[in-house]
Amino acid sequence: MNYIDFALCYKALGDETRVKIFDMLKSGEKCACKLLDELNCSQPTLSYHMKMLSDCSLITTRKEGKWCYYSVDINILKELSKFILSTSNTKMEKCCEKD
Amino acid sequence: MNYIDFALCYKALGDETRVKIFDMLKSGEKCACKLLDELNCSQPTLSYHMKMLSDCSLITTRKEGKWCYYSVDINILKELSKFILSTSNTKMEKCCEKD
DNA sequence: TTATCATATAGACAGTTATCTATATGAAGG
DNA sequence: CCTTCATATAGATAACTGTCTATATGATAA
Repeated sequence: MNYIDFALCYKALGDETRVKIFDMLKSGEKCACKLLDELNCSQPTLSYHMKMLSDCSLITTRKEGKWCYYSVDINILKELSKFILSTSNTKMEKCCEKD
Repeated sequence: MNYIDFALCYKALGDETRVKIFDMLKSGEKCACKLLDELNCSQPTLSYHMKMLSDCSLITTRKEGKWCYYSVDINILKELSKFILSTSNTKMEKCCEKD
């Protein structure tokens, strides 16, 4: 994953509705209609948010008949968490220092 | 931290330039002018991004004379990481299940 | 085949974001 | 006090986002 990938994932989590959806999915796979029950938004709006979360691979979709089941991808979560906590290798020369 | 706080932090990280800045700061405190050297943006644009990262408490600012030094707040990072990896307590009734 | 149900897509639109240039602020040095 | 330097703010603007209603798609049931 590069900076663009990370930014896409964080952007996907950077919305109150989606972070709520994400939190719900962490406890296990959920049907779209169940998510809709818990959120104050229309069905197309939920669909839009699920697309954002899917496009960056944060969640996976399983279709069964006319239902959609969503779940979080644990591997991506580990990468995100690792990125947040890891120490960067970025080396920089000092500048505008007084000492 | 509630959903809104988390969403603000992730939104702050949801931009390629800012995720890059964040990565640079992980290796230690940096001066604004050094960050500017490494990025392809104007000084006011950097200032804008630093404000976004500060407003959600992801980074802290230390002023010394006319220079600004930025660094990441490790406590917030731990919270973000914990949120990503933790299992939600959200309990939901099953719905539209076939079995 | 037709109706129904779950989900996705299209189109519209107000609000937000990322960027720039120009300018202000505030510290340090002469 | 005036100049210079680092950073912040203001204002403009094009692009993007989140939301809605209306409609399409695609699966299941009658």
